[in-house]
Amino acid sequence: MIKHSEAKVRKPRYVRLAQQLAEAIRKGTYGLGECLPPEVELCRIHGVSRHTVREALRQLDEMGLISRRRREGTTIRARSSRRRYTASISTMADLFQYVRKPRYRILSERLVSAGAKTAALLGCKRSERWLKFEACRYHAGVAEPISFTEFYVRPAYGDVGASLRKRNPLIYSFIERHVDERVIEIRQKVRATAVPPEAARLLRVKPLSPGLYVSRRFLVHGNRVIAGSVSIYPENRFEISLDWRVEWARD
Amino acid sequence: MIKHSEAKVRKPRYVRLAQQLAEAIRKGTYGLGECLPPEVELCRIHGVSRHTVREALRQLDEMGLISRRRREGTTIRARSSRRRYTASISTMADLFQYVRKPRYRILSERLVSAGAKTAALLGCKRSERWLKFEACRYHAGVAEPISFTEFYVRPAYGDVGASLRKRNPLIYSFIERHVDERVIEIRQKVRATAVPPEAARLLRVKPLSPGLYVSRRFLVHGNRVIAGSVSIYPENRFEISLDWRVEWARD
DNA sequence: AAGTGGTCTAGACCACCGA
DNA sequence: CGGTGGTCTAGACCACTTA
Repeated sequence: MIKHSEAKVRKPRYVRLAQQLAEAIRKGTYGLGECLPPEVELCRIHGVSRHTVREALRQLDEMGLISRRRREGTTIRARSSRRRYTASISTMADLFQYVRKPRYRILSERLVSAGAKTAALLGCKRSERWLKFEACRYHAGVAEPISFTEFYVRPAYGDVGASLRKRNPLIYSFIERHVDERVIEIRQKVRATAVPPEAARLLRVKPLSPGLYVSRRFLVHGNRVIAGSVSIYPENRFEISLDWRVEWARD
Repeated sequence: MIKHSEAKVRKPRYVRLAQQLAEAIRKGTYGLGECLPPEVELCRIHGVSRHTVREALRQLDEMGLISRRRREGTTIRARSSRRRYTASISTMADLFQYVRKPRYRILSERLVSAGAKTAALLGCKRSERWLKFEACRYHAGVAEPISFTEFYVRPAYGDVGASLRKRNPLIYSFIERHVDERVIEIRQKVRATAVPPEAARLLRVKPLSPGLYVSRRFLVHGNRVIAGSVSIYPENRFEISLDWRVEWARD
């Protein structure tokens, strides 16, 4: 069996120290709730400078294994940790990732009653009434739309109509405005699709050519859906980019 | 040095320095993609030791404002760090969202030198050497593959070969194994694509039919790419699902 | 060869707080 | 007061990568 090839890579002293300490904690050498030796003592024990010890402790801290307080010492908080990855976005605009002043063109606005597909999208019952918008999004100065979107919102939130009709508005501007108080979750699905003929005409691509299908549900407290959308993005006009960063979670 | 002992509520020097730098970045004094001055230069400018500078930079790094690389310098990656929505996954398997015992079939394994496309995918220079795998993924009992994947890994991590060849392995099992110490970030891009003829044959779909194109980079500490992949998912075989939850600001 | 961030040492004083 | 972690200085060498 092939051996690991990391023998040649010598890890920094503080990393090795952190691993040693984590292992000791895992094995119970230092028990939950107890304290690690003081930093200066760890220096003496392991024969390193305090900076190195603190760097190692910082790693354990980030992993959630220990917590440190002046005077009180370094307390064991958990015996092991595992990683999870987190992706963050800072604004709704990031979620939709529109660069360079996108423009909207609202194509239609009407009250509809949900059919099977819409009900599935919104997680509602059939024949429920929703306000439906159809829109295309553009980059300024580019004739071809970036996307075609069907947007549904509960009639109770129908003030969206007013905000949508104003000066090339962001379709989600009303959600942006309500987001701090209302929308607590967005559920998004992405899959490949063949662009339907009607959308293809608007998007100026060949019918059934490749496209991105993105559906979103906007939920408020209590898992109530207040809005939902389906967007179609043709090939080469849009890309979803996501950075996952590691985050430590205690067991 | 009996310097700054006047005010009692005074924040640590490195915190103030971090705030100064964050403000400068926000205002555009240092633009996106540009570099901050070298650490020693920052020491001179602000009249502090390198340790203090590094502590400040570490804060900016944690906020996601900068990234640092030997020789290359400290580059600005974002202008502000407000995060509102977060999507979490707990394991790599969640990222790849494979339900019900997926199976792998490795089609090829060879050492390649990066061409333009591969270099772009991996963020490396052309003609760098990488270990390349081609594979298809299946649901048990289903003849049609879920996806076709090209997977690249640095030869130094080549023990992946052994783990891949074993009993229908998860292609990323080696990353799972190394994850605790190594992979701290995954950058993912998703877009629509027409399935290329070769992939189409393997996937048993018509050439140029709609597909999902997903590229991923796996980064370790220091923003080094240790692996990357491109996967093609035909229509109706796969869906990426993401839940964004609001995260209350902790300013 | 030069210059970057990464690591590490040795030592200092400070802020906090229970004994 | 003593002893903890928190902050900071001054300086050193290393690893890496582009020119």
